[in-house]
Amino acid sequence: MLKLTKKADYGLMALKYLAEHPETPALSAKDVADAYGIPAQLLAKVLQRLTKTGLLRSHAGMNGGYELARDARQISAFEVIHAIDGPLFITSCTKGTKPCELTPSCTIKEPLARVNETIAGVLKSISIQDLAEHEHPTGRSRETHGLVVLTL
Amino acid sequence: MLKLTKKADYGLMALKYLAEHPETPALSAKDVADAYGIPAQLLAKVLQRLTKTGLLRSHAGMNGGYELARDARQISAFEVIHAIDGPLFITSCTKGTKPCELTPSCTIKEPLARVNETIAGVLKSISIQDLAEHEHPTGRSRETHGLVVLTL
DNA sequence: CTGAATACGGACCGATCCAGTCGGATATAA
DNA sequence: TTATATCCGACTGGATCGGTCCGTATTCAG
Ligand code: FES
Ligand code: FES
Repeated sequence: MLKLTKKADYGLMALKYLAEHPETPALSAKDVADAYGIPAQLLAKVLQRLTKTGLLRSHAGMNGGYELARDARQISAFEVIHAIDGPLFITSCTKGTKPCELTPSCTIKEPLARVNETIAGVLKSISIQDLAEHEHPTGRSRETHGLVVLTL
Repeated sequence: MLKLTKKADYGLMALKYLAEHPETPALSAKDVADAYGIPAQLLAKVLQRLTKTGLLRSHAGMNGGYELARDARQISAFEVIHAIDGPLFITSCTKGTKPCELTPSCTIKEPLARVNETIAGVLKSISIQDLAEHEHPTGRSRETHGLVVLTL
């Protein structure tokens, strides 16, 4: 398991698509949806949420659509996922309503929180630009490296 | 989200508990369940699964129970999670039955797979022993380090 | 031998969550 | 005015998850 939501996946795809078309003033939800063959209405809601969190700028009306609010380099995958799927926690405790009663007895939460932090760090180190660049897996250029240190 | 199952959480807790009591020949599911205040029957099934995957040895009958099949140092958190929650994938595509139809168009799968690999690496680098050691968060000894390199 | 304790395994249920849809309101350019 | 958009809430069907129940097999103690 440990998988992220399809909506988040769609969101990442859409942002990547927008990053690949910087010249166009705005792309509608339908445009992106058709490009990838994903449900238009669903993607629309995803993009709306991204707009509300400030990652996108929207423009209604004809020839309207969405555009990146910042440079693709300045938007991390973490932000996108967080905006759509909400706070990211590997621990099953912090679930919806209940803050998990066995928090005192559960001694595993703390080390797992470190893992969680690490994952978040990895996601933060990946920008939309990174996703767009690796469209062509030709080079396999090992030039850009992300380094993550996990300290238990 | 991106949270692991409560069962996996229970499994980790139980294994940690077993690692902390190496002298006892075997601990029953009920013992561990009572120690943490988690449903006994549920934990039982978790432990059964861990037994079937070879992480635990079981012994029925009176004074029976479970014991670690290997040294706590040789059991990684990844194995436990994988045994309980199944294969670990961050991509929402590889879900149950369908292998996701938009695999060709989705250009995001590949970079995300790297992230997935990184997470798996982190989890693999954590042993049950590590969890048990950090019972007392006194030292905050930065002696044991896990190093993970993410190569996009 | 008998019984208690334990591991096993399947079936089952209620709650929650998720993907996707529908319908309507609003904004904007042609 | 009309077509094209974003917006927003409500709804549904299905899957998953946490948890329970019950029946069986195994082992040990007395
Ligand atoms: S299960 Fe809730 S604190 Fe670990
Ligand atoms: S959503 Fe299925 S391949 Fe990315």
